[in-house]
Amino acid sequence: MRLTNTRIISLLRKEGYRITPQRQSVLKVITQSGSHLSPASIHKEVIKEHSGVGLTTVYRLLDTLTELNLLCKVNGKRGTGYLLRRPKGHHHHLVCNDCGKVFDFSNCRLNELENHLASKSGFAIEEHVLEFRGRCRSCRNGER
Amino acid sequence: MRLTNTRIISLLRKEGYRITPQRQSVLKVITQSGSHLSPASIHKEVIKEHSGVGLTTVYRLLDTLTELNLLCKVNGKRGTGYLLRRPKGHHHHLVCNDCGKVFDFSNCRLNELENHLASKSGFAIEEHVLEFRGRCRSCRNGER
DNA sequence: ATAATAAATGAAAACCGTTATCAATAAGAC
DNA sequence: GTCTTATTGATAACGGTTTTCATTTATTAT
Repeated sequence: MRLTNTRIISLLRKEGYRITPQRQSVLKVITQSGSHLSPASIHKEVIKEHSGVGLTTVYRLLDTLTELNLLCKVNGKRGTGYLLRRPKGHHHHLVCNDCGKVFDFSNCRLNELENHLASKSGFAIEEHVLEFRGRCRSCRNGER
Repeated sequence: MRLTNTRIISLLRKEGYRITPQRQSVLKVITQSGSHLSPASIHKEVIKEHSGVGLTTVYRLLDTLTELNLLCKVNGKRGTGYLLRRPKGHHHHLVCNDCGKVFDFSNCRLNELENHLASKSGFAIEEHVLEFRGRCRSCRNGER
């Protein structure tokens, strides 16, 4: 199910969070923008319409949404953490090195490798991180 | 070939770097400790014997060694970047969540998945990051 | 509608790891 | 030893994030 602004708000409400104008502004920016949203860039957008909103407030909502599994923190090597809608459960990212666009995928098929490594090293493997990086089609076509 | 203190020093010298007492201290700590070395923890060790050495100097040598492919920066989610001896070329890490010990491996066999993702998404994939995390044998045996 | 309450806010300061500045020092070549 | 130039360490700056805390305000009960 698509994560609309409205839907997130009702989820927040259900969890007992209060719906403030600030939170609505931030949510609007998050759901309307494509991707590669840093806290700072979200804040920059937000204050265009509601100049009073503090960066702290943005951070706080981002944390909350991440805890509720509505967002996912992606640490791009270049620059800072990007944020995105998140599919539940095990998944990985394909990140554009130019624009920061992120695709998710889940069928990583690393079980065999994981077993091999575990038996060879004696580790009990608890998780893995897999991330592909490259340039998305539109960036390669110079569409920016 | 094993990266001993002496070997690193001769490599540095060959590259035109000067061998200072500070650098020797830092190198000694790096080569003698097991792994999971943050700049701060290296510095902490170094000043036990040579209290004058500055944290800046540690950072500088770490940068240099990383450039020379003698060290590798590992970004553990928990805490800060760890540093380690590094095999040349494409490789990945298996990191212990308890003690920070790191194993390297290179046969990740992700070509097929990479091709699939590339054709499906339109990305030109330039690199990937793969990291397994778990608990090494000795940590599971409570050897700490 | 009002009052009570507890959550949320924003300004400011603190924080953490890292980097830049720059005068003083010292390694290496001669 | 002298000279040159890399290296050093103290300090300040930095950027992103978090803490603090008094004030405001969304929500609930009345």
